[in-house]
This record gives sequence, structure tokens and C-alpha cells, in this order.
Amino acid sequence: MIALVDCDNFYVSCERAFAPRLEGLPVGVLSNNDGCVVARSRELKALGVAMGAPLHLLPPAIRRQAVLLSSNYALYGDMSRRVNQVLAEFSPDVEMYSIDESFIGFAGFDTAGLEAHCHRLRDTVCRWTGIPVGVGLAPTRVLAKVANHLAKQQSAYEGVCRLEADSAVTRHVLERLPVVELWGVARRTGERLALMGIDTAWQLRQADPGRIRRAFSVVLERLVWELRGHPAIDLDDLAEPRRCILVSRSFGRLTGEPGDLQAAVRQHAARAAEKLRRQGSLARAVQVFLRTSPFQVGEPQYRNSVVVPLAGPTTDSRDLFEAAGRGLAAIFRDGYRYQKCGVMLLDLVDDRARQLSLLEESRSEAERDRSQRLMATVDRLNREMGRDTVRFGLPGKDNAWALRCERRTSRYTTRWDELMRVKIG
DNA sequence: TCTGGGGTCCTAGGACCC
DNA sequence: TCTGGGGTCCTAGGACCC
Repeated sequence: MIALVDCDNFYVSCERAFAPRLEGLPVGVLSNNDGCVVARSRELKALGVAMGAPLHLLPPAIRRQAVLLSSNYALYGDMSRRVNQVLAEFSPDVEMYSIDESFIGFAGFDTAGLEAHCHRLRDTVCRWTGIPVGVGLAPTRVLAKVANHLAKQQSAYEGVCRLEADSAVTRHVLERLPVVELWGVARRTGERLALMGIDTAWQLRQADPGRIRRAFSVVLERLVWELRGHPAIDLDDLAEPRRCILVSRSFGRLTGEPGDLQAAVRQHAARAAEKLRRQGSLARAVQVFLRTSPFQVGEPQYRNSVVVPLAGPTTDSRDLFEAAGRGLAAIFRDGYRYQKCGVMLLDLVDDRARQLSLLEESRSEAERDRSQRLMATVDRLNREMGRDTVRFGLPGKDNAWALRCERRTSRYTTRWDELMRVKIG
């Protein structure tokens, strides 16, 4: 059996864990730039605020009533780690799927006692971290997702719902579940399934897997098997490094200044380089992209991207800056107001296992050594003394590209100074 | 004035080869 | 004038996830 543990309204729950006064109030957490609502408390959902609703389009009455906070990813990341530490007490097989969801394998456990085990798990997470979670228990990941949904929806389950592969309950549930609410089926696929007369999860389960594969893809075929109770989806091995690294941001306000674009691309390249070194990979290409705002109807629109190959696999921020800068110069056009740009590192190879061919090697041994020591020092200083302690000639704050986040709460769990500020204030 | 960010996987189709 | 067939590799873009 597999359990899916999913935190209730995770970002909101993190905020509440440190500010009990938020309990019972309509609370929302905003995306970067305070753009959209990306997490909602039960009370805010009840007010009719949709997931992803733009802040500036919310009715004034709701804006007055609700507590809307900027996102505080340092806090959420740390809380996520704590939740997973508790989960590890209940099974050696914990796969973190996203910041607020983890799958837990229970191979070898006594299946009769699993529900009680999951109730203890849920109580312990809540007691130790303050985060409420729901648990779905089933033979496959897709069914565990469905079970998790039920656990949260129907209070009778008290947060833990178990679904068997073949039972009257499972059939009853799947017959009433629109197919687009399944994990892995969204609008596009839903529309095409509807043309085949498949509207519910149960109808998809009954469909011929071969036919589904031919009409769609192996992805959807696997879903059919999972619905029938045959595991067909493996999660990525967590030890696997990322295959690409992306850093992108919207601008605080639209800008057509080449200097703004250059500074932002540099900043994103610097963050991407840190991520790259943290996971111990080297990049062989850099992609740069930019775009205007699709929401500005009537304004001229432009979007473009370019891939710049690197002379050899590298982790050196200076190489990445240089390539990103060339990429930007190639696609930048005057006369547009840009909304967003980003830098992606591609073609990553493992630092330890790399095989440098003579052709790929563009630096001498000594140069490479110096570069690695320099980058390690930069990363260490930034880690220990705070982000941006050491930068590569970047300008300061207050640019068009600086983020807006006016409503952020303190980083309680990772910044002593901010914790103190709360207590004194 | 203001509409998020970071990923993965898969497929179609082009280029190229024999 | 006729104008194959099959294979591989790569990339762009679609679809989806949280």
C-alpha cells in the first residue's frame, strides 16, 4: 500500500503555525510580485476566491476582509523539511513529491494495521509541526490521490481514507468523480476524452488500455492501470539531479530598458549558477528568454528565446553571465515593454562523473581549479552571511526588476533577527 | 499599476544516414 | 521519367503537475 500525505492549504497553515491569530480568518498567500492568490484558507475559499485569482481583480470588500500575505518561501521550505522528518519516523520509504505532498511506501507492513498507523502519523505531524495533513491510502499512487481527496472532503474519514483496488466503495467513488479531477488529466485531455464518451474516472478505468495509448499516450495508459489497482507510475529517484535549472521572474513593473533586462538576466544567471553548484552539476548550454505581457492587449507583443552553447561544461558564474549576456543581446528588441525574463541551464552533467573530452576542455587544469575554489568561496559566504553578500558587480535594489513583496511575514525558522523582531515588536 | 515560478515527460517532425 | 524504406538522433512544443 501507498499513502499520499498532503498538507492542508500548506502555505496558509505555515503562516498560522506562527500566528495563531490567523486561525478562523480568511487568509491567502500571494505569488511572487504579490500577483495572484496561490494558497487559500477554507474561509477564503468560502468567500469565492479562486486559485490563481489576480490580487488586483479581487473585489474591494474581500480585500478588506481577508488577510493577504506575500509568500515566504524560506519559511515554507523549512516547514516542509520538518514535516518530512516526522514522516520518516513512520516508514523508511518517504518520497517527497512537492513542497506540500509526500508519498509513503508501506511494503512489508501489516496491512490490517495501516489505517491506525496513518492516524498516528497524522496526529504526530500536527503535534510536532502544527501543520494539519490528510492521508490517502491505496494500492497505487493515482488511487491514493483520490483517497486523499476524500479524506479532506468528508469529515467522517477524520483525515485518513483507505481505498482498495476492487470494492463497492471504490467503484461508487470513481463513478462520481469527473475524469478531469484525476491526477494527470486536465482540460485538454478531458475535452478529447469527452469526445470518446469518457467523462468519469470509472469510465476511464473500464476503457481499453491499448486504445487509450493509441489515442493519447503511454502516460494516460498508465493512468488506466493505476485506476485498476496495478502500479504503473514510478516517481523520479530523489537522488537523481535535476535535468535543467530555471530561474525566472516577472518584473515589478513593465520595462523596455536594456539595462533592466541585463541586470535581471545577470541576477537570474547568478541564482541558477548557485543551484547548479549546489546539486553538483555542470552546464553545457544556457537558454535565455524574454516576453512582453500577454495581458496588455493592444500593446505590441514579442517573445523569444535562444540557446547559447558553452565552450565546455562549467559551473563558473562568469561563464554563465557571459553566455546569458550574449543570448540576451541576440533576442532583445527595442520598443517593447517586457514583463518577464529568465535563464535556464541545460544539458547538465554530473560533476563527479564527468568525462571531459579534449575538445570540450577549454581551460587548463590550474584555471579550472582556481575557478572552482572561487565559486565555492562565493557560495559559502552567501550561505553563511546572507544572500548577496558577495555579488558579481550587480547593482542594488530599487530597480524595475526588483520584486514587490510588501506583505511578507518574518522568516521565523531561518532568521534569528526576524524572530527577535517579532518578539520585541 | 498591478495576472507566479519551477519542474517533468512525451510526441511529432525534421535532419540525416544507408 | 521513375522517385524506397527504415532507422536514429535531436529539438521544439504541448500537456501536465504543484
